[in-house]
Amino acid sequence: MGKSPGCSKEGLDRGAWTALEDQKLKDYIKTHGEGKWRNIPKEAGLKRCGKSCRLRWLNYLRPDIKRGNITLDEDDLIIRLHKLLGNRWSLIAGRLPGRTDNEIKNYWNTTLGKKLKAEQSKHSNSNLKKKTKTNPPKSTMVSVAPQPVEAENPDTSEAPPATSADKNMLNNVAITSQEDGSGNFAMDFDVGDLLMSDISDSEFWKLCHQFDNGIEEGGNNGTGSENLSYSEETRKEWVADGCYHYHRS
DNA sequence: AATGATTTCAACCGCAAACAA
DNA sequence: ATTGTTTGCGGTTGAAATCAT
Repeated sequence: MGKSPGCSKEGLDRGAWTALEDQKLKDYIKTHGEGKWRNIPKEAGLKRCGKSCRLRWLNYLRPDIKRGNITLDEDDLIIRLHKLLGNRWSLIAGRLPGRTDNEIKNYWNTTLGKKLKAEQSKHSNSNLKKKTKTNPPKSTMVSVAPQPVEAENPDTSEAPPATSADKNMLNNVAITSQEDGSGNFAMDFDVGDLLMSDISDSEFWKLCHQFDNGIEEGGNNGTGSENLSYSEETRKEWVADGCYHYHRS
C-alpha cells in the first residue's frame, strides 16, 4: 500500500488558490470532466498536486455547492445525523444537498460541537445534583436482532429499491431506543459495526426512519429539537435530491 | 486607533480502501 | 496473491477575519 504522492513536491504552489488557478481548474473539468486527478494539474497547467485540485473542486468550485449559512433545518439534521453516524462527515454531507464534508466538519467543530458540549455540561451538572435520588440511567441502545422488515412503510417508499443484500441486512437490523435518565438520546453502539460504508441509500433511510421512531417512542433527546418540522422549501429541495425520507412534518 | 485574543474555514497531511497491473 | 497507484476520508493546521479591551 503506497503512500499518497502528497503535495510536498518542490515546485508546486501551496496555500490559497488564486482566481486564475480556479478558472483553469474549472475550465479543465468543464471540458474533460472529473477524475484522473493526478493528471489534471499537468494538463490544466496548474502547479498544484492532484489531491489539492480535487479538494479545491469538491469543496469550492463545484457548481452545485450551496454557499452561505447553515440553516436551522440543516443544523438540526446535522445533529441528528451525527448522533446516528458519528464523525462520518462525508456520509452526513451526502444527505445535505450542496454541502461538503469539509464544511460540515468545520461547522461541527466550530459551532455544534461547542453547543452540544455546553448543553451536556449543563445536563451533567443538573444530573449531579439529582443523582442521589435518581435510579442509574437506563442506557439508550440500538440492538441488532432478527426482525422482519415492515411491509410498506409510507415514509420509506420513495427510497431507491434495495438490493437483495440490502434487504438481507435490513432483516437483521432493528433499532430500539430507551430514554436514559438524563433525557439524552445517546447511542450505545458503534455504527462502524454495521459497516456504514456498505449501506445503500435505501438502507440509510430506513435506519434514519427507525432512528426517528426510536426517538419518538423513547421520548425526546433533551434538546427539544425533535418537534422541529422542516420548511416546505427544504422538503422540496430534499425531495429533488432524493433526501425526502429524512423530512419530518 | 492599536493590539492581543479568539474564531472561522480553506487547505494540508497521513492513512487506508479501492483499484489496476 | 502481490505490489504499486490513485482516490477518498477524517483530523489538524494556520492565515485571515472578527471581537474585546
